[in-house]
Amino acid sequence: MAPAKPRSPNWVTRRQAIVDTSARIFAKSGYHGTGIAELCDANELGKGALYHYIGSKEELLAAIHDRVMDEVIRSAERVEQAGGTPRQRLTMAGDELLDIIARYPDHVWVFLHEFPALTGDRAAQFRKRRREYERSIEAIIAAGIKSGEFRKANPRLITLAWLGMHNYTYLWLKPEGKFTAHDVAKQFATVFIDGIATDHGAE
Amino acid sequence: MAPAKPRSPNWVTRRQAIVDTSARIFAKSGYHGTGIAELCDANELGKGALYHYIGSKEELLAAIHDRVMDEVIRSAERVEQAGGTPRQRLTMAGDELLDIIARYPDHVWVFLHEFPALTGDRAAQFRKRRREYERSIEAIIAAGIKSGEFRKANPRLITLAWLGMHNYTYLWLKPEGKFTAHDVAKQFATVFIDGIATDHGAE
Amino acid sequence: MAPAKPRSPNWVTRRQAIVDTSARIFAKSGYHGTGIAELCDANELGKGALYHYIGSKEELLAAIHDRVMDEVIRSAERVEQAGGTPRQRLTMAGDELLDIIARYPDHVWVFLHEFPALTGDRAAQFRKRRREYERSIEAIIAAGIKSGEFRKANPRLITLAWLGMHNYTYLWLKPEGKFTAHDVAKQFATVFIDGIATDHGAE
Amino acid sequence: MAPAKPRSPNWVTRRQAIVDTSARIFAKSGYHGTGIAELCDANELGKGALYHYIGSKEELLAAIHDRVMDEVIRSAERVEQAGGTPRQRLTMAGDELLDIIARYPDHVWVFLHEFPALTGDRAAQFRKRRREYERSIEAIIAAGIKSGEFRKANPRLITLAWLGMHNYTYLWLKPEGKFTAHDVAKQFATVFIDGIATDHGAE
DNA sequence: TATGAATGAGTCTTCATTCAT
DNA sequence: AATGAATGAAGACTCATTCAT
Repeated sequence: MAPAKPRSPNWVTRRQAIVDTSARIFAKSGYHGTGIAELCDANELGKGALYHYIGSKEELLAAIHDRVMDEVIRSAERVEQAGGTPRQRLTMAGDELLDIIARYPDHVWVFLHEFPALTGDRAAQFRKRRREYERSIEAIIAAGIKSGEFRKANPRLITLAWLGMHNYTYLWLKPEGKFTAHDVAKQFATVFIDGIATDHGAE
Repeated sequence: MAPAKPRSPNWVTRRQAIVDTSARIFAKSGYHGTGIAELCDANELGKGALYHYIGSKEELLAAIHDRVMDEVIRSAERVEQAGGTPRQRLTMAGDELLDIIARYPDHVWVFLHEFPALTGDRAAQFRKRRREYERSIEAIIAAGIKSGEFRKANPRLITLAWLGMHNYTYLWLKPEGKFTAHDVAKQFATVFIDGIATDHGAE
Repeated sequence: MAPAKPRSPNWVTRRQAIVDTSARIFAKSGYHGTGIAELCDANELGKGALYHYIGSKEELLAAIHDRVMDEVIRSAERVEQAGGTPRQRLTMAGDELLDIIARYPDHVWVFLHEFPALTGDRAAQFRKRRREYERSIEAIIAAGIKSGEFRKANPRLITLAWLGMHNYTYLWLKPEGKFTAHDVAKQFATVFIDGIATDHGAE
Repeated sequence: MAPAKPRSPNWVTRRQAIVDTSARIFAKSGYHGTGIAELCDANELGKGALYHYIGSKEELLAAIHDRVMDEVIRSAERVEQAGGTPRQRLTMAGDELLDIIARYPDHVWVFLHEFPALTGDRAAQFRKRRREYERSIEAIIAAGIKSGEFRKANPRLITLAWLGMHNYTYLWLKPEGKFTAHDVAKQFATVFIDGIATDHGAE
């Protein structure tokens, strides 16, 4: 791969804006269902000018993915650095995850719906980072089982349950919605952790 | 809408086979990413003949949706007819749902990824049935809360958690996979119902 | 490469006509200078229908190349089978070559001007066959030198001189032109073979 | 046409360098196959700056043509001034021509491949100078026939043979190649002039 | 002199669909 | 029932060129 050529701060700012705007459009009409012309309209740019910023449609899609993935990976790092019991760490991870989902509803929609549209290296890179995050969750759960805090079960399966419960909120969790991310996270943590715990804090 | 033309049994059988085969292709390449030519190849049919059976690409997509939705709605009816405590009914619902997901992995993938591609009446009809199913789950949960079996919480939120946990399995639950649908369902039920229950069966 | 799917005789005929018509357009405006739209006009076909026959613009270009290359290779085979002295064989080769150039002026123009536009396997295949032909000429010249009929010289260099003299006629040799291919070939043979011969038949 | 604006010596020097560098790129990728961006890269200049020097892409192409044509025309003048027998003049013309082809392989490639891309006045001007050169060769040959040095033949046809033999070397004659321009020219002269001569120097 | 953002017509190609056979 | 030729709008993307800075 040729090294990405250096760009002016103006260019970088503008590109970021385009990535965010386009995420909204992709979330509404789907990646394949959105034409370049539609993106041009939304970004108030001619085709040539748009391509000046995005390189290609798929590169734009990858940028949207990265925008979320960067945050998700960073949240996993914060959780790891924060330490605490598995219960505390899983609670924090859920809180951070739902916060991202609520703050980037469009990006996350794209992320969870359109990842099969990534190809080649971009797809590989994306899968790698996704797996990395999932493993960080699985590590917490495995630790909890090992310590006896969580009941004996297949950690991968429990992880998948947790991920499903949390990720699936992308369909309805919105910044201006009925539930706040933090409230939902708290309730989910209660349900899920009580469900897997050996002692039940609530009682 | 014009009443559906009566068709020969042969036609119906062949159409069903085409719907199933096409689900596989859509799951692999996406609805927009799949061309009619590819469907023709997969079904070993010329374009004219294919259209003889499918009417249009979107009608084919709708048929794939219906194939799953019919099963899902029917499972909800079975659950209702079976009766029992909320705990029992929720367990059964999860078992049936995962069974469908495992038996129709391609259809379900399409169902959960490509529903935004449906337009007009077809989209409305689909949303209506989907909501209907979700309400049947919510009713069980609300009943459990009312009866005191489940702890006090927003039933909609709990429903969404349950749906996320179960629906999300479409990403990894396969007929030939490591976990059977029934096993997964049992474990999910344990976790989830323990998580929301007021008394904990495990203790 | 996937095996070319079988085509109806109608399709094959029509395709051949398209190849020939398009050669004329490419010869006039150049390969890169000709748009698909222009080809559609010339062939009285819509874009979709044109692609039904050509596969891609470059495949069309390759078909034009093949049309000539097939003839050229066949002419080399005829020369070989005809036998005779090097002088006779070289004369015959020139006669056959100019005949092809005169009969396919457009194809040959494309062949000699646009071969760098071929890529990948097609380019390799083309270079291979071209070299094959050049070697058949070089073999004749080398035989003449060895037998003493032609004077001592670098056979490759003499071959290149011969090829230049003959190929370059594509710029002016036309079926309806001032000179016939056969006349030109006869005069070229006289000049060239006298130029390299050790005895001069004319005297 | 407006009179060419007067330019600083710096500008002229830089432009010449750009013309030569661009010839290399055009020779590699073709005129239509080369984008302005590629020329900018090769010349290490932004688009605006490049246009400051070249005016337009076609003007750049014309400059490449002129670079060669100027030399070719000048060589014809030198041949004329040098005088001598037709045989001597033709030998000298071949030597000069191959020298140019070997020294400007890229320019000549462009010259011989891309001249159809010139339009309007530029195309007319180019054709005029090209014809001028060809006539100077034809004049030598006609003189040789008239004087009896060359055998009776259509001078135009003999000229075309000579031009083909020499011009066609652009495909393989390179400064660092196996054959030097001077050697090739000498051998070509021997072959060609012996081929058309009435007496044969070799005997 | 030089930059690079912007234009918008143009590139080749694919699309879902129709229809005569 | 089935074929495959035809349509023409739309697909993503590149082009040569201009111009404010």
